[in-house]
Amino acid sequence: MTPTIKDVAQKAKVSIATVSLVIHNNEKISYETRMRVNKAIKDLNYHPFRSARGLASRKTGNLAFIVTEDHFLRSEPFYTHIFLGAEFEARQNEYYILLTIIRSDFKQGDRLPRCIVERNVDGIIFAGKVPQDIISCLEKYELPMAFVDYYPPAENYPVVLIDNFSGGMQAVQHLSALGHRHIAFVAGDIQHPSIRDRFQGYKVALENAGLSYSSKMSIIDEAYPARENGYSAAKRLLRDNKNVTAIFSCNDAMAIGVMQFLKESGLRVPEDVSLIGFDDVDAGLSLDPPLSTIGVPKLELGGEVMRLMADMLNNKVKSPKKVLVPVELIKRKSTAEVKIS
Amino acid sequence: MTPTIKDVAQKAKVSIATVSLVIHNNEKISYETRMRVNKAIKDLNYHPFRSARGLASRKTGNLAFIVTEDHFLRSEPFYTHIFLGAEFEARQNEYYILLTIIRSDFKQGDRLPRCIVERNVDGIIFAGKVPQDIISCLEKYELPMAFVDYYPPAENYPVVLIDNFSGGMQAVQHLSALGHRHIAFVAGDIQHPSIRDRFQGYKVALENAGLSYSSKMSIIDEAYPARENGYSAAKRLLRDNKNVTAIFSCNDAMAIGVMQFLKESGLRVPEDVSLIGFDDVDAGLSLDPPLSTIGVPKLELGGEVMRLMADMLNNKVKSPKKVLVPVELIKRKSTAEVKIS
DNA sequence: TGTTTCTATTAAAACGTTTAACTGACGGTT
DNA sequence: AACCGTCAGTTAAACGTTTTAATAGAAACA
Repeated sequence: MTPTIKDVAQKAKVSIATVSLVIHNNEKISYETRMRVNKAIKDLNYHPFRSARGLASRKTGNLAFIVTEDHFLRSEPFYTHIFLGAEFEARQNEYYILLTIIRSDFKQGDRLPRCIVERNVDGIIFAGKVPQDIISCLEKYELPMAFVDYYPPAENYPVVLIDNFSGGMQAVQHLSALGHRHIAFVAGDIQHPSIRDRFQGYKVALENAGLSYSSKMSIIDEAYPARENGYSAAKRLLRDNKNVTAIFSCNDAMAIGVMQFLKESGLRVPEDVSLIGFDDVDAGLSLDPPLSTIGVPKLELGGEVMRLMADMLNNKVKSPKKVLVPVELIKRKSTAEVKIS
Repeated sequence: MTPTIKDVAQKAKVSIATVSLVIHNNEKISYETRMRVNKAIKDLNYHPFRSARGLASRKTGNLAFIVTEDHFLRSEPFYTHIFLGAEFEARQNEYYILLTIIRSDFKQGDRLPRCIVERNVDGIIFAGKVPQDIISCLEKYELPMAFVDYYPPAENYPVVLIDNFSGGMQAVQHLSALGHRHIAFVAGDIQHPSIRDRFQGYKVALENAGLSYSSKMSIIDEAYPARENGYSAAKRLLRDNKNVTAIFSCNDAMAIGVMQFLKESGLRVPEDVSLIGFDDVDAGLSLDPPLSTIGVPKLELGGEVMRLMADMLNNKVKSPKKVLVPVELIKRKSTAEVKIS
């Protein structure tokens, strides 16, 4: 049988309470006993039994990472990276993360994630846009909560967000610096806060560059920002705007669809049309030409939210922090100087 | 406070043992009491406390999913998909999966994953090639083990493997059916069982097609099968073999590098050289031209290994099953009829 | 020397389940 | 009428920790 705290106590000739105190670095234990106990722990290769700990202390050492299935599957590489970033950081903090995928149409009364109702987590991380109903339902459990890449309206929790506004500006600045004066914007689900901010950045940068914003140059009513919708958005855009020389796509997934349509229409990238995305997903690199984009440090996002969570769990709370993670322009081959015509 | 089994017992006017028996569907409980208890459970919105269960029953409801960091990060989309497949199936079986990333140079004596030493899992799934040392170390914990996409030599555990041999054959059959007679093979780490099997399939299919195998046409000594090594492998291959008209790459990652080199050398795909990969990763789709490949049902692989694990945990063990998951040829645009020269 | 204060350690209760052994009631067999 | 089995449920111990309150012993003080 694997050894228990009792075995350690016996071997070190102390009570089990002392062993427990040593494990928790209680400073009241004398140096000698501490050493004796530590030696016994090592000799026996003792490790406390997680379940027993959980029962006694009500701490499980687990965290829930909640994301909707369409976010996770549709834009998978993106949220997967955030998950991994959190997972790596969690390891440093001695936590395990329970990946919990929910439906994006969650409604009050639906069954809640099992790990939460069974009180098998110490806190909850929400990644991406998540239905308000589940947030309300979970608030009752009084667990620490943190958000990444989404922030519910009118709540007060720690949050890690991408600097989408700045990213949108950088993309447009890059294009206008290349001499483009007819810069279009392509997006889906403009309700989404991230995309709205990118759009804002687009508009402000346009203005800064002395270019006028025209709603005809913005396709913002596609269902969601995925490849196929990029294709159809580009189709609509170019039907009505023959003079477009540059397109800023709200993310790489749509940009891939845009590029596909451009090629099929006989337009060369970047010679005829410059194209820039947002997110820097792997696939952009294998495109021909490789996609210029706004790089988002996804692992970093996950790590940062995990750190915020750890702070809460260690009661270093202060007031809930908001972190804005910077993004960077990545110039590849899909953007170039405008053609003089 | 959240209700406990005691509250339920009180409300239903039975002992806590009866409540527990009802929860576990013990057939000794009469219909009437069962109903009464179930009503109380529902009314109170009672859920058993996972940690307490774990302590009493020694079942945690968790599983470890072990993968090396380089597998997971390098060929990330691949093992991530397997992980997700397992995760989805785990949900059906009421398990949570603890993702556990280890170093690929794990040696006896290194610190073992925390979730295992703290006995916080009921079983272990190994994904991809994993150091023998960690297998040996973990055997001592007497947990059920299963493997996916790798099988340790001389062991006897349930396992789910890709039908790599058949995949290799299919790739080459496809190319030879298109009239190619100079078909090269490109790989890294030929020690790896999966790659070795693909290589075998290549050789056998060559023979079946009446083509002779030449070691000059196989680059099998790259360090690992990643994009950059595909690039260098293609460079070496084409330096020594001007007559190659088709290349079978051991996976898509390398194929991407191969394609990049071909283009840079002024060779057109598929007009001058046909190219086929293996795995069907997302990036292959966005290539220009889209990559023909051998499709591997990654989610399915994960789901299948999870099912094997569930069978073991429910003591439906029988003898350890081996499952071979079939693959399918996906024809896209990177392969075409050989040019008559 | 006796009293107080302080420190290192311990005893014991508590956490919420599971489960083996037990009980009491009832019906059927001798 | 005594016995036996079966059924439906209960009693109570056990699981391995944490944590609070208690305690013994040493040191400090008068």
